Amino acid sequence: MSLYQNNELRIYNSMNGEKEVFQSITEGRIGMYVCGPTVYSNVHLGNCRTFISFDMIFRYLKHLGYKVRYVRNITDAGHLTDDADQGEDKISKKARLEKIEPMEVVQQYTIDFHTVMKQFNAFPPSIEPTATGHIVEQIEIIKTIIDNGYAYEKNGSIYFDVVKFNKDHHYGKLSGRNLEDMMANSRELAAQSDKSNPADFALWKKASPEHIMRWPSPWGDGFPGWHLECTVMSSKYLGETFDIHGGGMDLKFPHHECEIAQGEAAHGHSPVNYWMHANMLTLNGQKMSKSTGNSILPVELFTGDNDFMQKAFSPSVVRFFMMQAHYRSILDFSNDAILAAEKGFNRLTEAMKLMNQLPISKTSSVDVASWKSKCYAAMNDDFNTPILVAELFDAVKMIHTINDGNATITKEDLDDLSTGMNAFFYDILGLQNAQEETGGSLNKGLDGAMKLIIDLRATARANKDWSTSDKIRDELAAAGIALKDGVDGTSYSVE
RNA sequence: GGUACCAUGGCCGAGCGGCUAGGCAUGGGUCUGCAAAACCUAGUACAGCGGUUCGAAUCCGCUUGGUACCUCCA
Repeated sequence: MSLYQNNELRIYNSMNGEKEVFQSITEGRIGMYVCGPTVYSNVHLGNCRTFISFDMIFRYLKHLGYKVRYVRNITDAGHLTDDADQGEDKISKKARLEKIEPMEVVQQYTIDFHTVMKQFNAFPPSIEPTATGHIVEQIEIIKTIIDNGYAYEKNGSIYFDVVKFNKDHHYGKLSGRNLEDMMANSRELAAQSDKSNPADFALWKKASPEHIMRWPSPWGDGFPGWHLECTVMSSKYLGETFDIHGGGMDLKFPHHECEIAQGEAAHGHSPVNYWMHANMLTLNGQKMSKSTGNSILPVELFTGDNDFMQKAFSPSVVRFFMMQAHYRSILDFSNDAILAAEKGFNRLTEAMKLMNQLPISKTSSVDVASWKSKCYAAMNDDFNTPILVAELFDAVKMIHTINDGNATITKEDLDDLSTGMNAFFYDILGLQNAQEETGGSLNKGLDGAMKLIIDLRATARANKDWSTSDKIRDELAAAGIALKDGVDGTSYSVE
């Protein structure tokens, strides 16, 4: 019996704004698609929040025993700098500016993205398809949409006919808009546009002679529109209707709206059962954005080399910081907030170490079973990680109370607690402790050396040679190593 | 201008009709050669103004402030 059979998972569906009991299309299996990055620059921390949120969701679904096929694309073509006809493909533009091949741009930033995701301990998706790898499929679906009467050709480009589509379907249902309002309130029209209506969007763009990224098509050389790749790749790998589609909140309109339109225009039915949107990470109260300079790169955070934070933070601390907020809430990133998260995180990892050496009793005065069920209840309620974290701190308190002899626990319960803590901390929240992050082996030599130093200092202290013992402590502190004199001896921690 | 969303104690951040969220910081205490760390413990907040209700941070209305989308954005 799998866990999902006795856990009622509820997911907030952006389509109707309600938490719904999750039911997969195929028993025990889930298809999940998440819009990936456009690889024309380094991913910043805001981009990462979305992928970390969905990594947590992926992890919990797997934990519940589902077989999840998680598809996350790499956009390596077709993402225009703007929606006007003179709009340039972002990757082409970068390649032109740096005088390199577009695929060099793609390769460089794809590698960067993977590196960062690995640092954040995010699982790779099951399939990571690229737009350029699916040009043939995109051309095919355009033909289908044209055949179904929802697209038209103009000067070698193909546009989706939103007005026509809206007569038979509702364009705007995900983002709560309707076409009439949008047309009435749209900003100045691009007068020179080939579109018959400003709300229409490109499925295929004709390539100008100097455009490097181009593919042959029935309509001449060109490149695909941005929205199309997700429709094509999700339906190819997950089917015409699949369980979960995720992405950043900012993709809700127009990107996801267009995906729905394309799916319905091509296949005649809705492509997705549950739409999930991760909210934005802000910096100084403003959305992170590369173009405005209001963004921070993960590497700048890990090294401390940035203008916003007073010190460096490890990937797990950053991840933990994100997990302390709900994925649907806007989260503001600040020095004070991450500093507070780091302290809490350390307290959590220390307690987990302590958990492994707790005294065993014949009876338990703590209720591990109910603790565990509260953890599951939190996650089952639309992946409420902040509540889960609060429960984890409840367990921290439990561990200390037992350690202090004010509560007791049986071997069975302790095993249960330990299994639970490890599952939620490592497997589901995807956190790691400091040793794991640095690879563990690095600390071995240091451990030996520190043991020697601590022994020498213990001898000095036993001889009441305070000047020596304080000199050791102070100079180590200056070197970034803090000594902690506990009841059971001295331990150390590296900043 | 249009459409959403949000305003919670010093800070971050859950809750969304009745019960202490949690973390950080702060005060008090235990421990300690001193210090740090660790642990224990204290604090009762929901933008403003009306309304609904036996009861509202939680529902409704208005006001004020903020953010996002409507161009590219995770």
